[in-house]
Amino acid sequence: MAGGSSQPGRSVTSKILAILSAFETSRRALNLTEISKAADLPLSTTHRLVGELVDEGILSRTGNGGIQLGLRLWAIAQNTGRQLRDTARPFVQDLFSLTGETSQLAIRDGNMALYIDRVYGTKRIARASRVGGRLPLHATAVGKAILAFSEDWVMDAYLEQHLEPLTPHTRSNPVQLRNELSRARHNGYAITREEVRLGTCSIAVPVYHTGRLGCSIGLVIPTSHAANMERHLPVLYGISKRIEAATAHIPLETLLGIISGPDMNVPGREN
Amino acid sequence: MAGGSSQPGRSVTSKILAILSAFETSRRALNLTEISKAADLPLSTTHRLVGELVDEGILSRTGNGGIQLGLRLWAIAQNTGRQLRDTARPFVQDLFSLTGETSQLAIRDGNMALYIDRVYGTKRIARASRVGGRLPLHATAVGKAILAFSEDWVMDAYLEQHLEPLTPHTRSNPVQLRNELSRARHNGYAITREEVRLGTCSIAVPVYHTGRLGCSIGLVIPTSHAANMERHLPVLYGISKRIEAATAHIPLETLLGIISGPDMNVPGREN
DNA sequence: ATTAGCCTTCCACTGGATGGAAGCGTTAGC
DNA sequence: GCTAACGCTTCCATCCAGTGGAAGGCTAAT
Repeated sequence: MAGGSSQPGRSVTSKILAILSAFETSRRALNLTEISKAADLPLSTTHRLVGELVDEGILSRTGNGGIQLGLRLWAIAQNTGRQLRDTARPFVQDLFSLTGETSQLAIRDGNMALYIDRVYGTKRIARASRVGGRLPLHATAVGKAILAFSEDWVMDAYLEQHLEPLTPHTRSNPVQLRNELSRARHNGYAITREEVRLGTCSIAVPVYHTGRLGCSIGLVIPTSHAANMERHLPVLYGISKRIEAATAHIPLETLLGIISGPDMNVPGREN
Repeated sequence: MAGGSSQPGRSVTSKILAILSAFETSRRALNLTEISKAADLPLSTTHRLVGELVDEGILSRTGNGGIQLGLRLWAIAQNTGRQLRDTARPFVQDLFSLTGETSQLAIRDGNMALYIDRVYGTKRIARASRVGGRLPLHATAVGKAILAFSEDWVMDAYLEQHLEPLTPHTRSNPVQLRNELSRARHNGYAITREEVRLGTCSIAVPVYHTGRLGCSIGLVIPTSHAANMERHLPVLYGISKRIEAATAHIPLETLLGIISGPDMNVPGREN
């Protein structure tokens, strides 16, 4: 039929999000047809919605017919979790200055580690993570630190899921991972060795907030000089304490922008 | 009438943007009624749309009934202008390390300077700008640098507008400003002295991209030791050249995420 | 007990959203 | 130079998703 019916159960909101999600993965500009496919929407609908979004500044057109995310969206989104980023950034910079290694700050978003900030030098290194990017909690040092120092139910819930391996070294055995996390909790830090990508290792420590885990900070180090990563622990602990002190006065929710990851936010479980 | 009519001429898209825009200014969480007022929408409509946006992860609820921007939106938006930020950041950090002063990178977004990145130390300073924030081009050093080193029509168009003063020192006289910009172009850098807020001065230089202005970098310095800001020029020029070299291979559009600010993008004018 | 503020639910109505189809401009193939 | 392929834009009859006033519920303050 011409017009009318649409896909029942799809609100305009969800269609708009579907369009935005098309840009969640791809870094380059997309054309209308690609967006249409990615969002699973008819071309004409995509055309109209994209047109509106461009007018609003949410999307923008490049010269050669490409479409990409607009600056307005970026500017609005900068308000998210601003308190944590603005407060913690100088300390993450300090961490980088003192160690010379790529420094990261991550929080838990559902069952992924979400990278909030990242400080690195000019030398080109292979990057697996990026600000705004996510990696599985069990594969990264910051993720392991989050798991190891969260309340027990977080780790328990996480270990019931399939542990996708990213490299041959990724821990995919729940029992093995649980042991490692217990050791991490006992030692006070977590490490990974080529578990995200070959050639890089990482070490991370938790950052507390009002007695509970708030986020974690860590270093990414090329395997070539990752023999004694623990040498960086004093600095990591020092920076962690500094961030803890600097953020102590901010309510946790304001800090993170969320209460807890949706996937693992089992209401009533924390009692 | 019950239901139906709605406000003619308002698409769902525009309503969603109106809701998001409510967060463009305020830094704290808002409640439903506040959003409803800010977006100029009926409470029930706001309720439904906000509910959908929360389900999608675009917004998120805080514990006490507040609503704020969600992490998913932030994560998606991080892809905007990523190339420029990712590439330039180490250099902006360098700028901070070498000068010890708050370092900024800005581009032109319409007739505002949009702050793309910002590196600063732990000491609390009064902040007028923030990443994702905008300030008038004529009041800031990065803005003046952008005006002074853009094509002529940009400056001409800008000077026809009202020049809103932010402090008693802000240049609000077009003739005076034009002279100052000419001098800046001749000298190769721009400065402001307490023109954004009392107590801070700034100095900035342009960063070129394929022969045209791409963005600008600058320092914000407390008036107390801003006597000889020009001492930082060698570093500023050095970093500018480095950024220019590092971004040379990236197409300008990919870099900025936009062709040019909508307000001043007069088609055909550049011929 | 009353008021005020805020959130949530309900539902009859209708206009904005819809998407297939056709048109158009550009590029690619032969 | 003709045809085909591709991608973007416009059109419009159809109709259901979106709408918002009203009513109800909950909590906190008076």
